[in-house]
Amino acid sequence: MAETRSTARTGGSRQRASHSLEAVVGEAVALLDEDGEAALTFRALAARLGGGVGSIYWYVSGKDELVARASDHVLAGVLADTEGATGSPDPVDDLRAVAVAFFEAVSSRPWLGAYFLRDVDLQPNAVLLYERLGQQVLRLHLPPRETFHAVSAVMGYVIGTAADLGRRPEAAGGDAAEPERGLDDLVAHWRGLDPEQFPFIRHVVEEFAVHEDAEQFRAGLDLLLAGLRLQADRQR
Amino acid sequence: MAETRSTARTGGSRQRASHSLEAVVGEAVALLDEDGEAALTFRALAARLGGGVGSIYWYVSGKDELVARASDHVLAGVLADTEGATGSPDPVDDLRAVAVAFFEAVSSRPWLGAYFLRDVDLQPNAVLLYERLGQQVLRLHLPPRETFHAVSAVMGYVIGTAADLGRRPEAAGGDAAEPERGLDDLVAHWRGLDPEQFPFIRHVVEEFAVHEDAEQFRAGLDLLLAGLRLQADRQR
DNA sequence: ACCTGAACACCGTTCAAGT
DNA sequence: ACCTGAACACCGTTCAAGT
Repeated sequence: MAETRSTARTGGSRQRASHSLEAVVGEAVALLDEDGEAALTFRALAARLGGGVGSIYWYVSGKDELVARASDHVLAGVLADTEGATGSPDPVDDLRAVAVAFFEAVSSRPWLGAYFLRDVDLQPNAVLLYERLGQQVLRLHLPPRETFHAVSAVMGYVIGTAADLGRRPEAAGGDAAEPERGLDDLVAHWRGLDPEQFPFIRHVVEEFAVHEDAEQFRAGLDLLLAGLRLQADRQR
Repeated sequence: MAETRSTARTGGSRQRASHSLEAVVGEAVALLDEDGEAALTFRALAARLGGGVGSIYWYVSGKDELVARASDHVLAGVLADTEGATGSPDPVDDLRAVAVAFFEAVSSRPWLGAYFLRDVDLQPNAVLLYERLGQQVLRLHLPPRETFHAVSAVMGYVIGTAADLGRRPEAAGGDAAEPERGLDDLVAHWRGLDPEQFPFIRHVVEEFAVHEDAEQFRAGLDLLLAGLRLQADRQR
């Protein structure tokens, strides 16, 4: 990480902080990543930047724009990571690879889901990512409507699942002091349900108890992609 | 709607409001439905109930619990609506019906997605809905792991897509005064993109321009369910 | 047992004043 | 052109006091 703030000395008297849009957005993402959504406060951000609250408004019109730009900042990384992953012979494989990278970015940042593609002007990378997902589907040569629906479905599934899983309490191992009423409690509660009334839950509790989020995501994604492949094959 | 508040006169002097958990949660949902997420304020809610802010804390431990209970309150309606829709010969059709009803409830209430199944103790209806979705998949006789994955995938897709679409600006017709920079602007912007750099977006803009959320949702759901059906058929 | 409302510790946002 | 920080209008939450 490079220096994000520069304090200029004028004589020996006072100093003024000097920011930039990149510094503001970068520190916002850092705050979000380190301490979660609630920690992103104009006061906390100003303290981190070493300046006053008001300065932030010079670069950003308000909190909505700040978070929208923070989202886009993260997506730049997803774009970089999937740069080379789109030339395989099977378009569906490429689509899967981009979706997985996208999922990883969002599941560790549940706030991102709610802001993705909300304001195109502030989120050029979101548009590029949407386009990249779409270009893989384009190679299946479906009609425009089916192409649109397929890409929308993948996006909806990725964002929805990621935000959902990202918000759930971490699996075992948890933080020291407070066990957080986590997954274990839920499993215990579900094991005790009446098998007559809750046959499904009783059928899957043990799977739920040992499941891993990333695997669960991939399994669902594969169902969706299988459906898509089927549709593409029918098309021919 | 029945009377939700009762003011008891003691002599001719003063009056005290009298609430109940159902009244508190019911008015919270009404506030949410009428004016959106930002309108749910303890002060606004207290005013609606005709009492003081502090009283609400007698029924609910804080805002998180309030919204969790509000979510569950809405899900009671979804359960009622899908009561009879689960006896058809095709389990996948039943799964689809429940998913569609769920989608409709969430897409008009984007706040619901973030709270669904967050606290099982406060959300018995969420558990019942999860169970109901699961029971349909159970009839496909997949192994526990695949069953779990399939239900998780449907839930993730429903919640994600619904919350996402629910948050997007309404299609044309919009509110009087402010056009809201809506869908039309987005379409105009996308029509102007370079076809070399954005072949996918250019390929689907016109579909996007005329699309309906519910149809888009159903198309993606059908892809997912086609994948699931394929998996179930392979199983035999 | 339940309701009240002032008080507290926070927010995001504004703006006159500075450099 | 950019930064400052007190001030404003709001929040959720607490709690001593009431009935």
